[in-house]
Amino acid sequence: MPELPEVETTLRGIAPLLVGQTVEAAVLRTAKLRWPLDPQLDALLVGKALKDIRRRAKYLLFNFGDGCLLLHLGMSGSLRVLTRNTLPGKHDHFDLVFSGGQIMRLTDPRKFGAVLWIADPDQHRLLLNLGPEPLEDVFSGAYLHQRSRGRRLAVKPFIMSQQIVVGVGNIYASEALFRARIRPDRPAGGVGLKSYSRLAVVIKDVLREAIAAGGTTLQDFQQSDGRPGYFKQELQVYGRDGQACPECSGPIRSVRLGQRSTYFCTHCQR
DNA sequence: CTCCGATCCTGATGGC
DNA sequence: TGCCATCAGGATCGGA
Repeated sequence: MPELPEVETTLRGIAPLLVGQTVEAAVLRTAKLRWPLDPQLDALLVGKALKDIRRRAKYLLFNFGDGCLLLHLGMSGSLRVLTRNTLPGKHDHFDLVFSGGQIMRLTDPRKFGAVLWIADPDQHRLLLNLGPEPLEDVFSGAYLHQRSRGRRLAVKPFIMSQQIVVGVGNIYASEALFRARIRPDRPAGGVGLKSYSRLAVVIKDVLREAIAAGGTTLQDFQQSDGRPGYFKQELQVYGRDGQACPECSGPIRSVRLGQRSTYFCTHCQR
């Protein structure tokens, strides 16, 4: 689920409520998500003040000064800030209880999320070898063109690779390729500079627009206040197999690419 | 290196 | 109504 816009939306929702607060307790209700949760998290975090929260790729990093709590929402995760005495549900795996009375609660039905204490974010294996942030200037058509030379991998899984560029998941990859009029199954190494220049621009556009809408909710995602993300209404091809292309009215097709469902217009995208 | 498929887990959906 | 197969926003890992 959560791609860059959903993680960014979550960050913007929780940061103003939590930064500066002190942790009173960490509550673990699940032994393992993507990886086992450290049973010592509570002892590790209690009494520490949250200095800031930042996002890198689809990770949230809660900075406590002497280390970071790294959180990933996986496919179905979401974070909410609640008041105390809100009873946890079946899929509520982790709480951070803060001195101001707030509870930050991780919900994740599919348990693909991650909660990890990392002493040094700059050295951590999950954060090394990540590509650039798509909304920063170093991410450009020239960059995509250069990184793709000689690669036969299809362009959609290419832009979904976190080593190439972070934050672009299955929904926004289909949407961006539609806007850039590039067929998702073209070998990445065969796409030219002009096409990549269009692609870089529309990746930025679609991510910015989705952030402004609070992300996309298909099923599980919710903003930190419980509202859904509203970008689903703006999706032009994702999930629209058989429907009319908004540009040419031809049918939108669905194919599987790298084991992920992929949507595109055979007429508009070449 | 590069690429593909299997894998972790639970729930929703659709066919029979 | 039940049962079974398939699919779902991610990303790591192993092997070809």
